[in-house]
Amino acid sequence: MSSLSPPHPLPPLERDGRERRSEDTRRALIAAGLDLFGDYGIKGTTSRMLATASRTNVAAITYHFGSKEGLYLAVVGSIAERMDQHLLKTGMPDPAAVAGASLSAAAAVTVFANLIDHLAGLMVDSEEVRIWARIIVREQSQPTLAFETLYRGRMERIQGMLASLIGAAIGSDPAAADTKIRAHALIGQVLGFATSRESLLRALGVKRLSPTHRETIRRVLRQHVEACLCRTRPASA
Amino acid sequence: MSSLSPPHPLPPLERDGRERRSEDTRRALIAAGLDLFGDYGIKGTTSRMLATASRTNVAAITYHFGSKEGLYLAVVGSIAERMDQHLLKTGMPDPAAVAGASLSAAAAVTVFANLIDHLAGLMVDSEEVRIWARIIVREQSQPTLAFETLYRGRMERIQGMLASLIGAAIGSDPAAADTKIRAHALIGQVLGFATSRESLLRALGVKRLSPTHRETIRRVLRQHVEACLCRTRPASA
DNA sequence: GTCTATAGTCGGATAGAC
DNA sequence: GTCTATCCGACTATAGAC
Repeated sequence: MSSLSPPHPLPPLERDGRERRSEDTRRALIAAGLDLFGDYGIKGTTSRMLATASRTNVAAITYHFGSKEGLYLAVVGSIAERMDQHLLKTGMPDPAAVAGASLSAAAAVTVFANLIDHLAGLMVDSEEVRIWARIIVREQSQPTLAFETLYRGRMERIQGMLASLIGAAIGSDPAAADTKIRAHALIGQVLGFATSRESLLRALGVKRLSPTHRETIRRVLRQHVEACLCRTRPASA
Repeated sequence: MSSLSPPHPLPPLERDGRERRSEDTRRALIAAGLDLFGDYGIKGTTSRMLATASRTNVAAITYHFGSKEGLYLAVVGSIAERMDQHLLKTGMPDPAAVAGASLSAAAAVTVFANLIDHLAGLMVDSEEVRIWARIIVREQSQPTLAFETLYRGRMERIQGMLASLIGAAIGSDPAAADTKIRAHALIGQVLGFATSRESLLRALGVKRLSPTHRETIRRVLRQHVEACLCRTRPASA
């Protein structure tokens, strides 16, 4: 017997099978948590609901995540991971890079508009993002430990990036409160389509947004962003 | 004994005392509900929490409102009443009136900006409105029966009013989806300061907004509204 | 109209068989 | 690792004294 082999290696197939099954259970619980925590909140979601939706059982929650709260944190963690993947796809560079590279105002506006358009696309097109939105909205008005996970390096980075671009676009200090507030207002326009969805649907008199509606939303947001960044001083018509 | 007198009139003082006390209990429960339902949701708020916060008792909820859900509906009803009072104070005329009176574009922008400023003031200055916001945000992402109360004649009226003003400002049809979406985007900017408050506070690195921050918010929103309404076509810097 | 005591239900977590 | 059966605590709603 080679000394390099572990003393009691499990048969690979059986071990893989077990690990695979365990991982499947974890995934199923997290997927159920994404749906249910968003709809009903932490307390409103019962272990039994999670067990049924995930086609597992109540004991699995404690076994894999320690508690229902542990599962919630894992759910938020999975959102954070997916956010990171989406952020990579935007090709969003480091805020510091933008601050360093002296971007022209026009270029900054273009980058900003593209970024907003990308976020708007996610917000109105992606069912996945809409599911997160409910959890994030809850964390905004009643932050738990999980807010830190969502904010640090993610929302923080978007906010910093937008502030840098606004700085370049209108010649303001990216670190100034004024600039940060501008970034917040502009991103608020986008988020409104996730957070106030029900109002929008009622105003439009529809049950769901059509592709045309979605295109209009993106076009309007782009126009608004460009208008706000190219015209920083109030002026009458 | 006059035949006009009821057979067994209660002594006025005692009757007033009872009615007063009953009304006080109802008020106290509704006030507790405003705070607690916003923070913890319907299910997350327990009868015991409501009884303790209102300095009444669990039985009073069932007695006065039929059930915890009944109290929730009463809480939303009280929000609706207060919204109406605030709407009156904005001096907001009927949307139809604006649609009828052919307002000049410049005048429409001014009225719109004042309206947004008024709403922004409520959103950032009024503790009361911030408490509503949490309940309304919940209703947006998970509407209950109560959403109807909030929407009909209230949010609906604001949305309609904004759409009419946008119509006058940029010469579009107030009933068109494009116009409604513009209204939604612009109001979203304002609402973002209520719904994404935690992000804003973190970005600014403060625990609460200073008076200067609030002034900045209102100034930025006014500038953005004016920019968006005076410049409907995208243009490079 | 108020409030204490309690009935009946359902919650999260666990023990122990498989 | 999974899952059934079960514990115990907390919940809502109610009954009945005041």
